[in-house]
Amino acid sequence: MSTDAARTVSRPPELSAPGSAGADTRRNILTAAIEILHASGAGALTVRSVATAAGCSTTGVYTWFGGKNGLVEAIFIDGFRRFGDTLVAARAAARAGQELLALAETYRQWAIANPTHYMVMFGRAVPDFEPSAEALAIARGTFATLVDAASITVRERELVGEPDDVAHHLWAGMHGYVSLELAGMDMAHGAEERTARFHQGVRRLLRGLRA
Amino acid sequence: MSTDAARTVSRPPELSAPGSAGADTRRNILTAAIEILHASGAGALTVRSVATAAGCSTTGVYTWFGGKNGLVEAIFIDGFRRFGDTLVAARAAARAGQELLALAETYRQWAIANPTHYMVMFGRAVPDFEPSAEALAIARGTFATLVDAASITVRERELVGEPDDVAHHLWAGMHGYVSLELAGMDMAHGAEERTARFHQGVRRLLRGLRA
DNA sequence: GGCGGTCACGTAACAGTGTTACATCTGGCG
DNA sequence: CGCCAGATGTAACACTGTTACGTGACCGCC
Repeated sequence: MSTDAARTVSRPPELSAPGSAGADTRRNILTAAIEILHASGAGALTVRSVATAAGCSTTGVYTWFGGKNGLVEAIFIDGFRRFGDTLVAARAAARAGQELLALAETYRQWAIANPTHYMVMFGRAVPDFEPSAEALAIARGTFATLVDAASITVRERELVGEPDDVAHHLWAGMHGYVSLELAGMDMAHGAEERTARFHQGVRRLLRGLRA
Repeated sequence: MSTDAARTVSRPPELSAPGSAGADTRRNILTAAIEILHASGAGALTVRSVATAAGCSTTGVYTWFGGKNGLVEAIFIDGFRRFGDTLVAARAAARAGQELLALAETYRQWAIANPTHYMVMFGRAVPDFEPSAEALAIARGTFATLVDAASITVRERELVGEPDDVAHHLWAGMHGYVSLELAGMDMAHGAEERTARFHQGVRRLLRGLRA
């Protein structure tokens, strides 16, 4: 009952009219939340700390995001937007035939540069948050770049299989290395060793996907 | 200061003398915590709920585990123990030459059967918990089974590479598929399709690791 | 120009969280 | 018996997410 009331009352303005002062506080809150997440981790991401950093009261988080879960979902979506943009740029800048390797390299670099954000996006780092179907759709859409790059290699008969499957295999592989590394489960001795093993793994993974 | 005091005062009995009544409450608390984790997720894992389910007061969690982090670390370690035992049993029961495939199948089945536990072990599902070096060592030791199985295939010249590297590639691959699936990022349409894609992925991963 | 309502915003309170100070009780030892 | 170490419970602390309520600014309308 209370949740329904909140959901109807809050009515998040989504993308409110540009130029309105309200949208500024919304963006202030979101950027403050992301900064706190990057600087101090998911455990420090409290409604009060975000509100204080954004220069407003805790109520602001509720008027603009409906609560902490809504804020985390905005962080989730924003993360996938940035992540996807970074991947698109990396693919565009890659030399011909090296797109998948460049995507893998950029994938890992982004995750390592934004570990807490990555864990919110992929790892349920905020206990009671579960992304909505819409947010999950945006997350999946981020990997259109990967599917597209994979489908080209399939068309050129370099890799074999359904493009969706090939992209998923690549995605799972990259995520596996990165996720283990972020969790501290990598038994490599140094950063360069981890990098080398990641590169070797991607190359051997691609070898297994060849025709 | 307070944390140091707590650490010295608590002095967790680790494995206290068998037969003592105290060890019973320790095991009661741990099993109750794991039950709550399985039934209601990491968000419901509160000191009070665990204490109530274990039939003691919140102080019990502090005398036996030093606090919530200590309890989560015990859950972490216990999970890797059970996970490792399951993998060992699966390897022993596998037909000759099929050990790695059997390990992969069991890996995914265990993770899907214990999703919340798996996320505590691999995904920082409890915000301010970070496994200690000792706990991480136990976690890594769990994969001795994988390293051993990999080293045999290397010795038989079926796969090629350092056994540690080969095992890590396999581990990262399996974890990648399972973790994406648990996060709801798998775009497959049904359970059987996810299973098929996992099997295909493991087979192609092994293909990339061949000589 | 005045008026009414919507909506962003702040204050203060609520229940629930991890944690700890303190009192109590039990069990084994001198 | 006395005594003390240690497990346990009660009650409180600061902090969390959340919400009820009051306030004020804005905008459309008469």
